Amino acid sequence: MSIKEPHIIPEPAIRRLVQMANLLQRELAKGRDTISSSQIGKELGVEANTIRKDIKYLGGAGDAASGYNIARLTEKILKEFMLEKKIKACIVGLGRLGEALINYQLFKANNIEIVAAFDVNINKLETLITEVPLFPAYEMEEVIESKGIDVAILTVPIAEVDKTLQKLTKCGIKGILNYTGATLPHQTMEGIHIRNLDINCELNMLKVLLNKRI
Amino acid sequence: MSIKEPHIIPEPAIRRLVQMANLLQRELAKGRDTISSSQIGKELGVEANTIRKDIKYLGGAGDAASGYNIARLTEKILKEFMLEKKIKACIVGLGRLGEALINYQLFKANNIEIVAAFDVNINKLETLITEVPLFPAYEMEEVIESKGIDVAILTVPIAEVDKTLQKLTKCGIKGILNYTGATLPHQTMEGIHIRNLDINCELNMLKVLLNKRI
DNA sequence: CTTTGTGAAGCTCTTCACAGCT
DNA sequence: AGCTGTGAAGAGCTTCACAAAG
Repeated sequence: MSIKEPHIIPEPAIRRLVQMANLLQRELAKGRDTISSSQIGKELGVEANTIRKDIKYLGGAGDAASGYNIARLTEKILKEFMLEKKIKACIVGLGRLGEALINYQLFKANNIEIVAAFDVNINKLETLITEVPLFPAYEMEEVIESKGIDVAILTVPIAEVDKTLQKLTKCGIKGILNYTGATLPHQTMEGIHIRNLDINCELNMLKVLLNKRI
Repeated sequence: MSIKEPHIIPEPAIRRLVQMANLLQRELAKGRDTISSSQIGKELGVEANTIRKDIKYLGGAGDAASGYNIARLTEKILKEFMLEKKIKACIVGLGRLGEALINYQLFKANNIEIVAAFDVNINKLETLITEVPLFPAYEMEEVIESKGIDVAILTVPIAEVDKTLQKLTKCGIKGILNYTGATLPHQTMEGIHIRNLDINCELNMLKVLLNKRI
């Protein structure tokens, strides 16, 4: 309603909207064309109220009769967050996880292109079968700069995290998806955004829930 | 101070404490023996205040002179959340991610034992090299029940999620670590706890942060 | 009657500010 | 000085309750 909406969307809302976009695209693929906030809520495990508020942050897109038009709502979310913009990513560390991620199919569908991967072990670089260009770790800064890579997916052993992080902060990377067990701050002093994705932490959270029988 | 503390620890605090336990164990391995709330906070990317409140939920364990004794604090966290208790897990779906996770080293360190893995593709079961016993998907319910498996790590294709979930709810599983792109509610009607770990969602969150230049 | 949209209330977690200890 | 511990204040997000529309 104001002259210029300030676009301050709470982070939990952003997360749900991103998840929503994925859900909607799947529903769209099934041939469906409208959906209600309560149905979205059920799928995402949150209340319909919350879903409506989330969508309201985008200005609202619903119809009091039939709910939300899936195509239109999807479009609105993708545009708001520029999710269709392609970003270049690299994988740093080709252990089991790195190997698995290097050919992970769903990246493409989310407009993420893996344009390089790095490891200290030269053997790994020679034996790994992939279409992604592989480089020794010491070329990391140079390659990231020359290719204009936006995001690094960190899959090095936990002992290498600090050292790798220092290298990454010096070559213009803008974001890090931290897959190592180390918990890092959400933002470095250099303004690099970090997201932590810790399998063991999640498994331990599960453990706590099971043990406490909440 | 009360006669019986109710052990209501906020979930964000639990998560940080679990992360803290991991951090402390690494610091302990380096030979260090005390640490302050501000140092923990710096590592975990939160304020010292928050760390102290988190630890206070366990009754407090600090010394006004030297901070926290690492061994003692670690012990306290592990005991509070019963993190040393072993749990049995299985991997459902042996795509790239499942393959990578099946031999993932850090599970052992967190007292998680992978005792089975399942896939619909019989070829996969024959060609995959691992010490984990492999089973065809149709034996899933039977094996989970007979082995007393607590947790399932879901790595099936997104299209198979609903069907797999239905099977899992019928064999006494207590928790699910959802690695598929689908966002599931945190708890099923049957009381199964679910944690979502969505790579693409996190990458998209990164994207949003980069695009908005927050 | 079901749907969205929305101010207000409520709740949960974080931050502040400072007392108390070494 | 630097540390922990902690009530009080504050911020942020969710839920409520209901108006408005088809």
